[in-house]
Amino acid sequence: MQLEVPTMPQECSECPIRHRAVCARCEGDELERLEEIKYYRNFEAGQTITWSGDKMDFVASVVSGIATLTQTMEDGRTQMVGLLLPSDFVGRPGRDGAAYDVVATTDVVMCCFRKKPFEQLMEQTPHIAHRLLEMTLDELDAAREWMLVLGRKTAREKIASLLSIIARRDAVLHMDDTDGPVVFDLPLTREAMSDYLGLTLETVSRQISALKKDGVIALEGKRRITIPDVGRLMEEAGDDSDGGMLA
Amino acid sequence: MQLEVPTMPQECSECPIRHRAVCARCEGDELERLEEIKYYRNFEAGQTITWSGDKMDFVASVVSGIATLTQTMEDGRTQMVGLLLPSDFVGRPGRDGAAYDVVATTDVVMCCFRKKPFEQLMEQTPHIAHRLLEMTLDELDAAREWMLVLGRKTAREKIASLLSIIARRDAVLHMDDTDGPVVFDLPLTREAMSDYLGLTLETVSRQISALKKDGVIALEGKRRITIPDVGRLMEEAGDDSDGGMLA
DNA sequence: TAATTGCTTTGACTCAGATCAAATTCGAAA
DNA sequence: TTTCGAATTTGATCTGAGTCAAAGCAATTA
Repeated sequence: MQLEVPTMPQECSECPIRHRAVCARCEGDELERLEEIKYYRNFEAGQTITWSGDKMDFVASVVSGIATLTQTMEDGRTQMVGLLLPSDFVGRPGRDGAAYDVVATTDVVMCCFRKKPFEQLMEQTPHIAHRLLEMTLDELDAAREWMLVLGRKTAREKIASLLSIIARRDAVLHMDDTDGPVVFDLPLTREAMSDYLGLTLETVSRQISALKKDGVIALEGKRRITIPDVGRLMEEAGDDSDGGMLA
Repeated sequence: MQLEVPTMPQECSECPIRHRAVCARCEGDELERLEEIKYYRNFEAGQTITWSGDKMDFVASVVSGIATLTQTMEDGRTQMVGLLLPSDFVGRPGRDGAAYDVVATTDVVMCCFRKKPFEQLMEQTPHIAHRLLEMTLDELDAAREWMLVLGRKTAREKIASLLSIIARRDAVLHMDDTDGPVVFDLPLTREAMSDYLGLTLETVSRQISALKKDGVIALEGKRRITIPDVGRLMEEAGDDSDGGMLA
């Protein structure tokens, strides 16, 4: 493990997620009040951020890195129910317990707010509540799309769906809307993918090999993925090739 | 089809979902303004309320009856992604197109608001936005629980999960918290259940027969279900028997 | 350089749930 | 009361993904 002091933004105005996170709609005054109560926390890859059922006295935005939300059954079966990328929000105002395990997949920097002051601020500044509603509705849509993946898609379609979602979110983050081949690093292990897709890791591995053999994707090493033709990938995912994007 | 004029509430104060719907937090003034813009609509069992992709110029609360949210793939596979019971909210403020097919499963009465005035009202009255956020967060939790069901549970566990969810929601509605046997009418056909659970209707039928043979449930006719021991059912669902209920 | 460790791939076999097909049940309409 | 049709049940067979087991690979440590 390398010792390193991560460069964290100190000023909200410099913050890389400024325009996408809960604070996106806040202006001068509101932003200052948020700035007063915020603090940063670092988590190492593999570290658990909160345990399901534990008391959680803060809410937070992911500033950088990737974390996962996971549900676990008594006998140990697990299902990932959320993938948290930069700008995503963690925690539920108005509830004390965490409902899921939150685990850092890579090193993660979070912008945290103690829950009480944040809740108070929410009452007073409609912009935060409004943005949070919007983000929650987006997450609900994403969850419902995922329900279709889990309930009705084949293993191959599941893998293709996951890859196209990651590719899409990655493209948004990098403002990268060329039509050419897309290249990105898979932020998840095979096991994490299987957890996301309701598969075993062996099936994930087999299907990735199959997609590679069929030329739908190409690999450099285990993690770096090239998608020569995004349309083709989306066909494999069983989606409308238009991506169903609204507004 | 029987001709019948359903008795609809006219006054919000008389409304059966008054204390659970989006309007739950509204008081005198706000309620009056909502009352001004509301109108009721009836839908017959089987009728489609909105088609995915169509323009949707209203939002609404389910007053009575049951409706479903469904996603469909190009080749016809379908997955239900939401079950709308009385007090649930339909539609998304800030978006024009409907994202899913909404279908009335039974006869349904909806309390509708044209989208524009509703959005304006939302800007002005924090209580509506706040309640909507709360409801959306609840739905997100429900969706995530459903992801676990879809991704990791066996057919038998899926059926048991669905039955216990319906039983639970039914109990809340009837303020019925005795510990004795629970009896209710299944509001869904076998096909709708299979759609909800990511199964075929044959598998649904077989698993229901199996649960019946094992004494976990009892049937009168095809639809009326008796659950002699709710704890037992929840064990079969693979859930913590405490139901994991939080505040 | 070898050993350790964590991730990934591949192979052989099994099984839960899908598929295809044929009854059976039951309520509503004639 | 008979008939009709939709919903449901049941049976026989098939198959996609799971399970169990064994290598392979790349990075880190000894």
